[in-house]
Amino acid sequence: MPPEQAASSTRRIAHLDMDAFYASVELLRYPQLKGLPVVIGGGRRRDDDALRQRFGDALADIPVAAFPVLKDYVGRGVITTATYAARQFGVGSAMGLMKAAKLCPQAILLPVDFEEIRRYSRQFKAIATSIVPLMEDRGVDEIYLDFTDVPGGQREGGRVLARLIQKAIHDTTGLTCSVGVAPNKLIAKMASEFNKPNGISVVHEGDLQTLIWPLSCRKINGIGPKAGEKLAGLGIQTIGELAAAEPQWLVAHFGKAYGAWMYEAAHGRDTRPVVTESEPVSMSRETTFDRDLHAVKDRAELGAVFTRLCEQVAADLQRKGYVGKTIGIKLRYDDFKIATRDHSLSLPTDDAVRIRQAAGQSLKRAPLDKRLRLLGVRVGALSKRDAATDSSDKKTPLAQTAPAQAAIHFEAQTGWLF
DNA sequence: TCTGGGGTCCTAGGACCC
DNA sequence: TCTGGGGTCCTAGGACCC
Repeated sequence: MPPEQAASSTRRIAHLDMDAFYASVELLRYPQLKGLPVVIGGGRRRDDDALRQRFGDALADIPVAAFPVLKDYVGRGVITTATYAARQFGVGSAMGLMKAAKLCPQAILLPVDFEEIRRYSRQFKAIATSIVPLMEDRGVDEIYLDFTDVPGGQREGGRVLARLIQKAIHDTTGLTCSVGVAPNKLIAKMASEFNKPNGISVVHEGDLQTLIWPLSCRKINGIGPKAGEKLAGLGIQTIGELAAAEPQWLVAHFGKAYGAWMYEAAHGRDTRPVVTESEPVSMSRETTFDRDLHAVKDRAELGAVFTRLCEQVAADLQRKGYVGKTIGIKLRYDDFKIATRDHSLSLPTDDAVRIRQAAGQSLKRAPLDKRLRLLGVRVGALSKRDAATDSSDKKTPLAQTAPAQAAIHFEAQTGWLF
């Protein structure tokens, strides 16, 4: 083994994944639903608001029969999380709710309570970092932890420490998680799925052939639906088969970077560190309409939504202290095709009016003949507000800039108010 | 019965500069 | 007159992840 890998092979990296996180958080509130098929998802509607008004604070006393069920749901939306009882029926994350209703009409449907989710997310991460300080945030319900230099972090390959963290999280939140511990992030991520829910799996270097190679290539974090299909078309299903492929052949089919990475991944090699701090690259807001909108016929409605999205993303930037230089829009048409347009400003901004203006310019450059399903606004090329030269208290009035003059002129001519 | 919302990273061509 | 590289920024699209 080369010396640079001898060092990395002694690393112990954990991947911790909260079990059915969104659903489990709701079950803390509504313990009467434990063991029943429950799905979290959908939009805007809040049927349980009515429930809470009827039953006050005694949420645990609400009879099961009073909860909304999947078969009564109408509209767009997908499942965020399903309880394990619901998964028995074949429903799961990212499935359309209307499809899920066919498979499990009796499942109870609850909306996402983002505030509550974020509260529990902060809580479990705080508990984890109090035990293992080196944590990488991978979203609301997932983290990586570096056990390597933690006292006792190597005992039983990390199992002892994993159990301690699992218990600490359960004791204070009532939530369970699954943990995989391995020599690197790639394997730890796969390992955390071996024993779900509430499981711990420890994988060592020597377990590669027995535990990893029989798995589907799709289990590798970074091989998605497209690459998985392409590999299958080339006769490669398992990670072992991928590992046996010629690296040059993979490069020929998947490109230099991706092909070479695939080969390394199949051999369980990954030297990425656990990254504790990172700066955001972009912030965005988007919305899917209840019905597809037409740029001309539904102009007023579209314009109002557009303004709201700009205001929301501006508020997000201001709240978090960022300004951005690249303003863009995203459209999803009724055929699900996506178009994006963006434009870079000379000075970064967090101002809703300027964002609205730049985004409006971008929107005009996009095809608007087909019906629209989704509209989004994105601000990229972010920097910290304090570090930026543009002071946010000096907001340029809409009509002062030359592009704005041109835009107003254009709008006057066309009747468009984007 | 179609398929949410918030992100990251990569690629690739053209502009522009050295 | 033709022929070069490299580097960076901008824009559009796409794969992938949670």
